[in-house]
Amino acid sequence: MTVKAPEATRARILEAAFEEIHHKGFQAASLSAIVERAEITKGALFHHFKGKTELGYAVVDQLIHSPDHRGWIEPFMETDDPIAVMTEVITQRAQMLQDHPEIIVNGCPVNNIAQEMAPLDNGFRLRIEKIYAEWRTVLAEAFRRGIAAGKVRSDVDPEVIAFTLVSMLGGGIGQIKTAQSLAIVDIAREGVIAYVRLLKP
Amino acid sequence: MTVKAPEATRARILEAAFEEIHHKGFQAASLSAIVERAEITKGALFHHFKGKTELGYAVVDQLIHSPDHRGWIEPFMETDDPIAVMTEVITQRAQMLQDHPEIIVNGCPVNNIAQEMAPLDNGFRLRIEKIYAEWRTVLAEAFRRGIAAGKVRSDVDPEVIAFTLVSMLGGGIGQIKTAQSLAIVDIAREGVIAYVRLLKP
DNA sequence: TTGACAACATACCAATTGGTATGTTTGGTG
DNA sequence: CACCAAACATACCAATTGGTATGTTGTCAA
Repeated sequence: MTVKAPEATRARILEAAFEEIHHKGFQAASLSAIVERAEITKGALFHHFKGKTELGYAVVDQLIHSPDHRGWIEPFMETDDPIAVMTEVITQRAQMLQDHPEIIVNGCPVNNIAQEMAPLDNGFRLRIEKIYAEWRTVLAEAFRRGIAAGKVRSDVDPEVIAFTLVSMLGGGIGQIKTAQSLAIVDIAREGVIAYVRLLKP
Repeated sequence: MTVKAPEATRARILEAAFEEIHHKGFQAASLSAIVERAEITKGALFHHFKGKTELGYAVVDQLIHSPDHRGWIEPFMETDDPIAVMTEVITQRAQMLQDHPEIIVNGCPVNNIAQEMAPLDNGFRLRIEKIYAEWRTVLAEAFRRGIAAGKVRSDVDPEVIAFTLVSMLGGGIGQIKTAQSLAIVDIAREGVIAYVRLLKP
C-alpha cells in the first residue's frame, strides 16, 4: 500500500471485517486478523474507525445494501402476487445454495450478527432491527396488495405473515447451518413454498 | 466450599457455565467469570472438565434434558392432534414471555449456541443437530398421526411441516430478541397459530 | 516549491484469555 | 488410625486481545 486511497482502503477494511465477522462472529473476530486480511496495518484501521464497535456498526450498516439482502426485498416492492414471487425467489436461492455452500456452513450474515449482538449492544440491536423492520414492512405491503388483488386469502393478517416468513427464513438458515446437508435445503424450500401455497384464496 | 461434593460442584459449574454462555455466547464466555459465578476456583473447574470446549459440550448435552426444551417436545409425543397441541403450547409460551422477559432479551439457549458454534466446531454441531433432529422427528410423527386421524390435511408432508415449525419458532425468537417488544410476541404467536390453522383439513 | 494535514505504518501497552503446575484438604478404605 | 486418591485451591504462564503513542509518507492547496 504505497498509494493513498482512503475510500478504497476503508472499503477493504469493511470487506475484511465483514468476512472475519461472518466466519467467527463479532466478538471472536480479531482486529489483528482483519488487519492481516485487508493487508493494511492497525494504524490505518484506527484512522478510519474509532474502535472495534464502530467498525462492527459500519459493517452492519452496509449489510442492508448488500445485493444478497436486497434480493430478498426488492422483488416484493411492486408486486401484487407475493406468493408467486416468494416461490420464485426461494427456488432461486435454494439453487444458489447448491453452488455456493459457503452460506450453508456460515449462515446468513444478518441473522448471525443479530443472534449474537442484539442482546449485548443496543447499537447493534437498533441497526439490525432496522433491517428486519424494512424487510417485514415490504413483505407486509406486498401481501396487502395481494389481498386487494384477490391473489391472497383475505382472512390473514399481512403483518403476521410477514413476520412469519422472516422467521421461517431466518430459522431455516439456522437449521441448514446446523444440519449441513443439501437434502435439508430441499425440505426448507418446500416448507416455504407449501406455506405460501396455503395462503392462496 | 469446605464440603466436598463432586456431583453438586459439577452441577454448579454447569449451571454457571450455562448462564454465562447464555448471556455472552460461548466464545465470549470467560472461564474466570464462570468460576466466579459458581463460587469455586479454576482448580475445581479443570478437575471436572478437560477444558473450555469440553465444558461447552457438557452444557449443550444437558440442554436437551432441560424442562424448558422438553416442554416443546413431550406434549407432541402421544397426541394425534398436533394442531391443537401446538396452539396450546405456543399460547402458554407466549404468556410465559410476558412474565419472564429474560428469554426475550437473551433468546433461546439452544438456538443461540447453534447459530454461534455450529459452523465453528463439529462437536458442537453434532450435539445441536441431535437436539433439532429429535425435535423434528417428534413433530413429524405427531403430524403423521394427525393425518391418519383425519385431523390434519393429508396433502402435506409431515417432515416438511416439522422443519418449517422449528424454523418458525427459532427464527421467531431471533426476531423477538432483536425487536425486544412485547407486541411482537403476540404477532409471533398469531403467526404460528395461523400456520397450523391452515393445516386443518 | 513548500508547508500542512490526511493517510498510513511501527512499536508498544495493560488487561484478559485459556490453561497448567503445584500445592492443600477431605472423605472413605484397609 | 493411617493413608491415599479424589476434590479442591493458589499462583502462575505464554499468547492474544483492543487500543494507543509516535512516528513516516504521500498529496494537494497556496
